[in-house]
Amino acid sequence: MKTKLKEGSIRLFEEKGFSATSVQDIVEAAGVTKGTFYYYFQSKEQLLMDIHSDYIGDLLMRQEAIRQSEASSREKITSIIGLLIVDIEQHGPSGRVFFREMRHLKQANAEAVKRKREQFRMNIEELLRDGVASGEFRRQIQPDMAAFAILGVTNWSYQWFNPAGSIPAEKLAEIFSDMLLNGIMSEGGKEHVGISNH
Amino acid sequence: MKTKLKEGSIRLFEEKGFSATSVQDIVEAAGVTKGTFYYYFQSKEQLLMDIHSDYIGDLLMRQEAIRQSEASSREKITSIIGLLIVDIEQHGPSGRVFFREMRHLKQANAEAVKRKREQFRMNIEELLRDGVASGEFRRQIQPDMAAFAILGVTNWSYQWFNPAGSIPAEKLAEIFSDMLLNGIMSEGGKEHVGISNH
DNA sequence: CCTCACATACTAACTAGTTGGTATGTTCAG
DNA sequence: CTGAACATACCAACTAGTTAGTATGTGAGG
Repeated sequence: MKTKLKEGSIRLFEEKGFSATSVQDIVEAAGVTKGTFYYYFQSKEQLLMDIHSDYIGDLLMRQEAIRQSEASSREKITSIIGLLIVDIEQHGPSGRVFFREMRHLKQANAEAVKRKREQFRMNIEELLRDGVASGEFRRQIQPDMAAFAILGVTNWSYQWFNPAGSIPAEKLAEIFSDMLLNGIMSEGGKEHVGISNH
Repeated sequence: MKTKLKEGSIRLFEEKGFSATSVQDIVEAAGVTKGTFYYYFQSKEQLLMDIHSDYIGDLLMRQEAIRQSEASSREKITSIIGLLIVDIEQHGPSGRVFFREMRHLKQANAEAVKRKREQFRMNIEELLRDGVASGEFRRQIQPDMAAFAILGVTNWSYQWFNPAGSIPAEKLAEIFSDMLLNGIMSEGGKEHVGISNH
């Protein structure tokens, strides 16, 4: 029943938002009453924290496996992009709740989640730094900003990508990896562009 | 007073979310009473629609100016990235409300906003198609997915970028333009990567 | 110059319903 | 007969929205 309450609430939070979803809505969707809800969860906020913890904990674990694998920086970055995009298929609703409803966590919980979120980002940053140091990536790349760019492309996909549509998640991951790694410009145009220093 | 109510509510919606912000909160922040609120706005939802219309309307207008300018596809794409990033400085809160609270608009309003949002995206897609056709951009680029990538990088910036921090908005726009146009990989590594067809 | 009709920009008090949370049961398996 | 897993009934606080009324301005006819 705990799982049913949690999974049902994810769908409701995604559709209506955390505040607009009442505990009554959640227990009705699960076919129980409020007594049951407060037997399993201390508060509505505690349930939201559970959802956040599950989501970011799982991603960090899977990112760690990629980090510790034997692969080039490029391959690791590509794997992380794949991890995030393919994850939409299974955890799209959780992700959307994660991105949108964090401000409804109380401060202590919000900080714990924020730290894990930042750890995920810093791990990408580190991979990028390694790749720049080894010459695999361009010298001009700023690892911190590049990490934000990668997370932007992938996280934004949660807002629009439909894994049941015409493009499979694996294909989208390839498209985005290619675009981020190789850029949009054709070879002829490249030398004209770059970061200016004025 | 109408402006004060609107601008105050944007800040509250950003901090607490639309549903968690009561009309009472809004009028207290503006120093008036609820009667005044309902004198200027038909409903709480109508106020949210106003915020959405203002935001997307302004962006579409400024995008149109870029589209109609005489410039290369690359320059136009760079300008649009700049438009969105520099906009964070002035309309960060509006943008965050726009991205997060659209599901609280009633259907008719949501559809109107969605159409304008899609128009903005399709305009980028068109610029990308032009660039691919003219050879300015790589043949392999898929304009629709590339548009989502660009919007991902820029829109995500609303979540983390602080224009008052050490990196000015104009600089960030340059960094992101460079990264999206030229990619992350160094020249030596490029030929190994690409979209496979298996 | 005055005043009457009307408009603008509000306020205080209210309604009808919903909220998260709690205190107190009841049921049934081990 | 115990305790885990639920249900019932309730509350104080809060919700969006409404109502009737009012202070201040404004413009035109006499």
